Amino acid sequence: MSQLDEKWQERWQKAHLFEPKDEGGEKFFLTPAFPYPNSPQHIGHGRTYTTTDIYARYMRMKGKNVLYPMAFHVTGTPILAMAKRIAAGDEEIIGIFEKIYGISRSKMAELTDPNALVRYFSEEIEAGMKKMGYSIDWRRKFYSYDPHFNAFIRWQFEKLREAGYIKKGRHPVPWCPVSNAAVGAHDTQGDIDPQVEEVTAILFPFLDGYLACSTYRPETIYGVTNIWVNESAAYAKVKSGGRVLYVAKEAIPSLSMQLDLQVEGELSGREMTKSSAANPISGEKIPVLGASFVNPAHGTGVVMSVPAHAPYDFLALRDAGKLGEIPLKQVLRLDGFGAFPAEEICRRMGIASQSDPKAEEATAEIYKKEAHTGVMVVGEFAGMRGVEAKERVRQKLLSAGSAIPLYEISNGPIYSRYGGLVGVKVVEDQWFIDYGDETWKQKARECLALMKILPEKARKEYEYTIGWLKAKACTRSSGLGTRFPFDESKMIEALSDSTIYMAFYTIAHIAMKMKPEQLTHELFDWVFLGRKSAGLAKEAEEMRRAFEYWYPLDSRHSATDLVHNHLTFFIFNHVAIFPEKYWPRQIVTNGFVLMDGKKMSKSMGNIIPIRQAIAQFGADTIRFVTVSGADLSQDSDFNRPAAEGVISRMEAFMEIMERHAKEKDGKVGMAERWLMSRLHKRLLAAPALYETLQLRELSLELFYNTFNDLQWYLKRAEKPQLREFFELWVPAIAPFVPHFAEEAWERLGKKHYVMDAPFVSVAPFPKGDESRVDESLEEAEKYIGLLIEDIKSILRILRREKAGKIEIFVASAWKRKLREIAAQEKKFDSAMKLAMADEEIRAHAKEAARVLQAYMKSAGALGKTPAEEFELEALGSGKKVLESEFGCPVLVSKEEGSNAPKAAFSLPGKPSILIS
RNA sequence: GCAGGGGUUCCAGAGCCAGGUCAAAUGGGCGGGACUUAAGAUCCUGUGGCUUAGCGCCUUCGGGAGUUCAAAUCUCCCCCCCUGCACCA
Repeated sequence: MSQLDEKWQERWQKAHLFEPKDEGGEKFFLTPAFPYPNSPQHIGHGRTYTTTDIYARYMRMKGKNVLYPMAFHVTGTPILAMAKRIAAGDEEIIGIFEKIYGISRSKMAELTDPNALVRYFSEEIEAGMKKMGYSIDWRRKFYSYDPHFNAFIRWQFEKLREAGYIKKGRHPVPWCPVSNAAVGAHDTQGDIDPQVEEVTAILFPFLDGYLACSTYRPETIYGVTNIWVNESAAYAKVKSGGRVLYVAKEAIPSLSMQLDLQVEGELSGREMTKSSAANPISGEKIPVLGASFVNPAHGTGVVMSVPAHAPYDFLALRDAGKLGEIPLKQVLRLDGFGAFPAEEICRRMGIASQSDPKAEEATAEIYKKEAHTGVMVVGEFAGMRGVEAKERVRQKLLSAGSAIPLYEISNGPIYSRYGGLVGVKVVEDQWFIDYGDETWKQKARECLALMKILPEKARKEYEYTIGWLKAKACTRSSGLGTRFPFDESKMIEALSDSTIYMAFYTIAHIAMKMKPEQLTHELFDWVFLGRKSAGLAKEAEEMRRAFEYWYPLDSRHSATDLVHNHLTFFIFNHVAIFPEKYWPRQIVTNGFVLMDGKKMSKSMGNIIPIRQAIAQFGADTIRFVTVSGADLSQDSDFNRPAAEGVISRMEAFMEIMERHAKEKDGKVGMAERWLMSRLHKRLLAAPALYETLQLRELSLELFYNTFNDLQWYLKRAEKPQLREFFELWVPAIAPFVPHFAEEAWERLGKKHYVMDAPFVSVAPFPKGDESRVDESLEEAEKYIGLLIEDIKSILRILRREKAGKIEIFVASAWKRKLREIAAQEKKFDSAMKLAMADEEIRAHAKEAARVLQAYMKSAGALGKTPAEEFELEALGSGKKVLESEFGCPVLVSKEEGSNAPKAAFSLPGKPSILIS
């Protein structure tokens, strides 16, 4: 297998088969999402690239000048984080590299340098792609941190700024206080993605300042009966923005990421309870009480108490023995509950105290119900649903200065790889790309409407995403990539520098040979926008021509997970920068690859590195299995039996070809005509399937079902001759299994029936010929097939191996008439009436009633009635097959005139059988 | 919660848009048989139940209700699963 793969890969390379000229004929430009080289690739990565490759190869065979380029995305922090982890001797990652990918420890020692790491893994990935036989033009390779590419991205941002889409503001980000940097999932212990959530800190007048109570449910301010503090914790008096606040001491580190705080004094939780506070809405005086459930490190460490609706508050109140003393106050009405849902649920669940773990469950249930089905019964928002009131109350408190917005990590506590507890920092000087801009959105929608989306059902996802996209933070304080042109201390983050790089491919092979400083904004203005200015580099004209030739992008490919970000940004940025004639034409998204039905994951260790898989099964097998296992949008499954099934069929195809396709075909008989009819039908259907990437359907048609046809044909043909068949079939399947196809193409030698080409990879795609499709022949063959089934099942029931003689009776004319009536009338009564009007049928009234009854069951499904001549003809030609199949004489006669009782069982299309 | 995608016979997975030929393709697994010294591969065959010289009956396509001569397919309600809701590549 691998020898064969290499043989053809070398020859393709030597012939520069996949390096198109920047001119000539109809072009087709397609790109998959470029890989991120911080690990080797596994079998799952291969699906998108294989899908793209099959498309590229098909288009090439359709005579298009195809460009399929590749580059590497290294932007952002994951590569840096990976190098650091290796340097730090992180056993988890080292173990994965060693066990799954077979990278030696000495090799890993070199990968502590990010550049070395990029080089190593990108070479690894490139080698893998070559071994998969991808028809990539590697001359255009670049890395997203190359200075040439940087120049291009800086130009892009200049254009975005000119269009008014770049903005500056403040932004909350997950932050590690130890490394003093923003953190993403790859920076946290356990790779947890920190979720930032907005909360509200309501300020309750207290002593000389305010108690800051952070809450998710500001709307319950109307039901506050008291304030909770943790009596065993330390509290602090702090000054912030000219105001005095009281918060837990432990909360200060995380709060100071967001607020400017000066500590002015300290007091114990117990001291706090000696004073009372006031409700900022009503001015009502409320006590400050102690509760053990209050976590001083969480939020502000001060909690407002709404015992009617919050189970913890109710339980703490009960634990404090204050139930009777402090009356509960209802805020929301909830179906199925009385005035105080928290109380009810605590009693119903039998929760003992605030330290009972069931309290958490009760809280989750009540919160969820109240938020969505609860209706406010107090205050100015009475009658409003919980969720809506929440937002309104929050805004009201914020604008009145009675609350401050805070952020927290909702899925915490999360620790960074450097040991810090991840908090939320509000970053000033954050730059954004404003995807919330309405006129921009409108243009994006226009582009989407013009594009083909495969599978089409994904279109709604794009529409939805365009709808909800808001300003996106586009800079980071660290990472690889391109410096932000309007603040050189910042880096452009990874989803923002990968939106129009497809345009760079069109000139990359020229640009990468130039000096980076030659790649000026003026040059790009000319190349991409046609705005000419003086003194451009001498390559400018060639670049302009290349871009104008290849753009727009004909097809963009990725897995489905990029729809909500990258692919939508891709649309936005194209419409922002390029004129309409260069807007992308199509986006194709595919599902993932499962391993034995399960998601691949590092922790399960069920990842097959792509190069290992190729070594084991061969490139064609991996290609075939990953794309043919499921519809485009569904996850496909990779498993050994499927892979082996493909291998054995390929071998069988090759063997049959070697045996029966040596010479030009001789006299063509029924069997050959039948086989070619089947093949041409499939060839006729193939183009539409290839164009819409229905690879599963194609693989079924051109591979599995065709294989079954061949089996039948071999059984049927007296002297098999398959020369024409293989000359047509090999190129048809070539996009899927190019190495196999090249080998077969070569072994076929000089072609007799199709146009020859040095490589099947660039041979014309075989045309289906309608005149070769013979439906009646196929019908006849099917008829014989069914008959064989029937005879076999009768033999089985008789427990007989062999028949002495088989007699077949073809149904009489009156039954055919009856069947026609049944098919037309569809209702028993009227059909019967009509039938009885026919003399011939009436002569068999009793039997006619029985037969009609049977037909009525599937009245509309009857289709056209086979003619008697058809059946006799089919039987005439099929008789030989039947005789050889069963090794006995076969007699064919008509039901009419026969006195065999069995004969009466015959139906049109379903002759009766008598075995003796 | 919002948005999208799903729930099919032992498993995977078609079919559903355009209702009937659907007990439901195809592959896998499993049972039986052929071949073989044997295993593997390959081939034949079975794989909801009951029947039976096939052409037959009953029950089934997440649950329920409806439309229709006819529903896996159309309509309505409900249940369950997956993905996304960003600043992360």
